[in-house]
Amino acid sequence: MTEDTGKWAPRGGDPENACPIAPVVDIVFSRWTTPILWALHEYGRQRFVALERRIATITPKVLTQRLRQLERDGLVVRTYHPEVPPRVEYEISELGRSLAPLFAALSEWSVHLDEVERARAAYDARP
Amino acid sequence: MTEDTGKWAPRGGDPENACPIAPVVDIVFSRWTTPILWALHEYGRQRFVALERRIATITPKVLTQRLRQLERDGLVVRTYHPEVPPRVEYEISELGRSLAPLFAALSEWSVHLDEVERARAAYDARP
DNA sequence: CGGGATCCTGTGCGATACTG
DNA sequence: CAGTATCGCACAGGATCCCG
Repeated sequence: MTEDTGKWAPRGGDPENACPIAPVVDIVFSRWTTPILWALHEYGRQRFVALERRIATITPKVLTQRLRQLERDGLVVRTYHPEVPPRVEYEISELGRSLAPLFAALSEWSVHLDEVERARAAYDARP
Repeated sequence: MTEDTGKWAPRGGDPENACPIAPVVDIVFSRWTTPILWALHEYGRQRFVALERRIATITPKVLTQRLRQLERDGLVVRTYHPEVPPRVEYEISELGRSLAPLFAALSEWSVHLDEVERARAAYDARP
């Protein structure tokens, strides 16, 4: 919204109905990107295998795919060291760091997770 | 981070590596939920068909699925009016409204969308 | 070590048809 | 009107093998 309540968001003068935050969601919250960015933020620059071990349930192929996407979007920086054995390091870019307040808002909302749990229990326990 | 910069988030005393905001992402940013919540927030309580027309590209089946999920998670309230023809209305719950600051943070980040665009262009234009 | 190439499977979603 | 039921496919992602 532009000026009324000050809450939620500026409604872009969008064509018809499309929610204006959808593009951001597509970029930042596509599958696996959250744990990857989190790991890079939490533990700093690190190698491919390190990331792979931290996330643990991700396969190398998918990790590569997502890292490529994040690199293309400018959220992650890839550094290739032409050595033997080869070494590749990933780190969060400046743009990626700008997501910090957003992730903070996310983690603040997790205080509501138990409310979600109770809502689910209530929903499941009915005719 | 636990206390150094104060940015981003409190690391829940998680088992090992799992990023603490992943559960929130799963609940709030699963497919279609963003436009649905947006439409409900922006235009208030409304009927199924109204939602269907606003989102336009969603099919009734998927809209039903996602609304059920949002209802189960307590983010949306469904009201059934036993009339002929039947009438069903959906609205954002109190819990759903608590997402407002989060969505605000999202929309604020969209100022960086052009940086993403440029990063992509730069990435695509290389050997 | 850091992937690319290939094959295979689960399932999200669209399309269509039917009901209270 | 507000869904449910059924079929079918495309595609994300797992498993495996291989290479610089």
